[in-house]
Amino acid sequence: MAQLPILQFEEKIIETVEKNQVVVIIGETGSGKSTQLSQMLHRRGYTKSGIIGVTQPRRVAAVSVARRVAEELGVQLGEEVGYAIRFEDRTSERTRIKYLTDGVLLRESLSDPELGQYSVIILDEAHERSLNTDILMGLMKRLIRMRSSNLKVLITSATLDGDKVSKFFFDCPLLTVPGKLYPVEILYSNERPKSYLESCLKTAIDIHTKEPEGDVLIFMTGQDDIEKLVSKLEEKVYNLEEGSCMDAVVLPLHGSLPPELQVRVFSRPPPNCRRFIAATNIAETSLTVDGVVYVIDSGYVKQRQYNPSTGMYSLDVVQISKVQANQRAGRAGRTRPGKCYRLYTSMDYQEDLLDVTVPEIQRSSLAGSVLYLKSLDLPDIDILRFDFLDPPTSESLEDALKQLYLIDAIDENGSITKIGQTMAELPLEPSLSRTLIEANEYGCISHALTVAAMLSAETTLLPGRRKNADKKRKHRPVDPPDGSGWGDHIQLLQIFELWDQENYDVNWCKDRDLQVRGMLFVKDVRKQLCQIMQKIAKGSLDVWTSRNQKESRAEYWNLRKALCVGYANQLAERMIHHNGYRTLSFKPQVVQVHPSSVMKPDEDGKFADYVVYHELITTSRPFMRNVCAVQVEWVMPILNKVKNLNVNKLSGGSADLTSEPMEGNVKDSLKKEDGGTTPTLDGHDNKIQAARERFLARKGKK
DNA sequence: CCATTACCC
Repeated sequence: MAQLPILQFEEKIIETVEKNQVVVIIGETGSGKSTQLSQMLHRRGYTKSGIIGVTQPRRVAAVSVARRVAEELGVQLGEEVGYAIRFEDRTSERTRIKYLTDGVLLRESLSDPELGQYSVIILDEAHERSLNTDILMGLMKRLIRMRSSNLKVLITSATLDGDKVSKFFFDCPLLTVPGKLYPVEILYSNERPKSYLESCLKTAIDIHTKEPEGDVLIFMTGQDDIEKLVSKLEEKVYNLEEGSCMDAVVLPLHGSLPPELQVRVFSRPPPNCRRFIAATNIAETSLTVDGVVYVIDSGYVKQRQYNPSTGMYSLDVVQISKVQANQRAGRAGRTRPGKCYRLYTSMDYQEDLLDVTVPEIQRSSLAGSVLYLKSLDLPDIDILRFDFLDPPTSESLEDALKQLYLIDAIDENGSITKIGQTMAELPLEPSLSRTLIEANEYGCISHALTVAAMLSAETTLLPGRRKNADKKRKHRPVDPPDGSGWGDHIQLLQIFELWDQENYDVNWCKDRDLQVRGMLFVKDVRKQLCQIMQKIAKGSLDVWTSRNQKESRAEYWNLRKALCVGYANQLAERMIHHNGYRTLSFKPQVVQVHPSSVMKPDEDGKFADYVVYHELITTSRPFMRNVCAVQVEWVMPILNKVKNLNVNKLSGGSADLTSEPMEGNVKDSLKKEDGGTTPTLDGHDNKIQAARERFLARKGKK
């Protein structure tokens, strides 16, 4: 085996680690940092006083790297070298090197904030800036200041943000380890193409007709574009003059592709045949395709972002960062020198692209993270001042606090409640963990567990409505249940109950077009939730199915009531004359029920007056995804709570904050909400009044 | 009229 570049730096690395508590390592692709750093430190005795923990943002990476290291050390996986990912702990008493996902390490620090068993923690792939890694960086900074034993922290990062990370960790030393990549020639476009799809197509054909053999990896933004490109490229290649160039196959590669189609990219093509792989950013880090010599980089990626002022997610096509562009280019140089065609100009690269991807922490709802931090047994933790590498906006933190307050996770002073403490133990979004706790009081915990587990698997469950799906299939899939008119949550519940009755037969899923992967995941989540809830459960946790309609109606009633409490900040009221809804949050939004919803209109063609929604997302328009009808009388107490909310108090803002700039922000955001055309706080009074009147009017009609 | 991807002892 050729020597990994990092091994030449062993002395330097060890020496630096010995002298410093934190070290940033810039390890370029192929440097071997993920497998070698831990072994080096192990060789030098760092496993005598504790474990070396190496975090990874992805499960597969944690498993495969652990496997490799075990092999290199000649030990059984799970003995001296092990891994821990959700649902799977392959470590033992003897484990000295432990690979784990960043999320698992966060969970561990919930029960032991000092992470006492570790002598070294390596945060690998920190440049990816996953939400969990960012929180871990903040916690590590606290730990190295506070923990009495000498914990060593290593952070691996990318060239472009190494300085920033080093600065964050008290100007700690920064080591650069070169990678082992073949040179990749970068070719820029002369201008930015009007249609990047056409430009991809043209570049692909150019490569095919002019360049020597080697596979082509094309980075696109999503499934739709990929499918278009695949069919157009197939057609073009087919129309090329016979014998003018080698054969070609075109393969799509994206996350919603069933696994059996995904693995096609790992099998070698027949000789004298070029492969084109049209992929999303899944091929950037998660999957490595061998044989790639040419990369076509559209320069774009689809990204999910959260807007804390509206509570809305959106899915936007955005420019990639320089780090991402380099990562994409690197995919061409794994087996021999390659070429990367960037469909943008070098000026775009230099001046337009951000150095690093906007960290997830600045693009997500922070309710879960804030609850997590509040639940840690750390004194003097001030959420608004928590030391993040890139702090989220105060607006985003305040949004999280408001949400947590409305679901009783924190009290009016911003302190975590007993309910909040229990919620933090559950690996769920706060709205769902709150629902579980409430359902436990109403005696419908079993149903709530199922709903929470189903919603955790989200998108991977039901089939997207594909255009030609019906033509290709011999039999139409069996219709899934309809949620008894209450909406998507109840439908999800019914689907799982039916599957349970079929003894979790995977063919049952296939017949109904339910993704097997997703359903098995739901089963695992449910099991894990059961284990956690066991201590406090007031009823049976087993899946069971009601025997008759009357019985299920009563159960659904309680479940919906629990959902209403859990989703207190995700309520919407139907508008009078049509089926649009207005959200009942701080800034009301006009939204539609997502077309994929199973919610049924009544005889008058109207949807339920009040619904809770799992998520707001703007795609072509703002939609509520996964809705459940709720009763108006459950909504009223929540609106009262909204009315009396004081953000200033929640954020711990009191007299001592008045001189701080933070205070200005708090006041500003309140002012914005209070004033203008949508006077929210007063508006809620009106809303309550209006809702009452309508409720009474309807009741009278019946 | 609709989705990228990854993740939680």
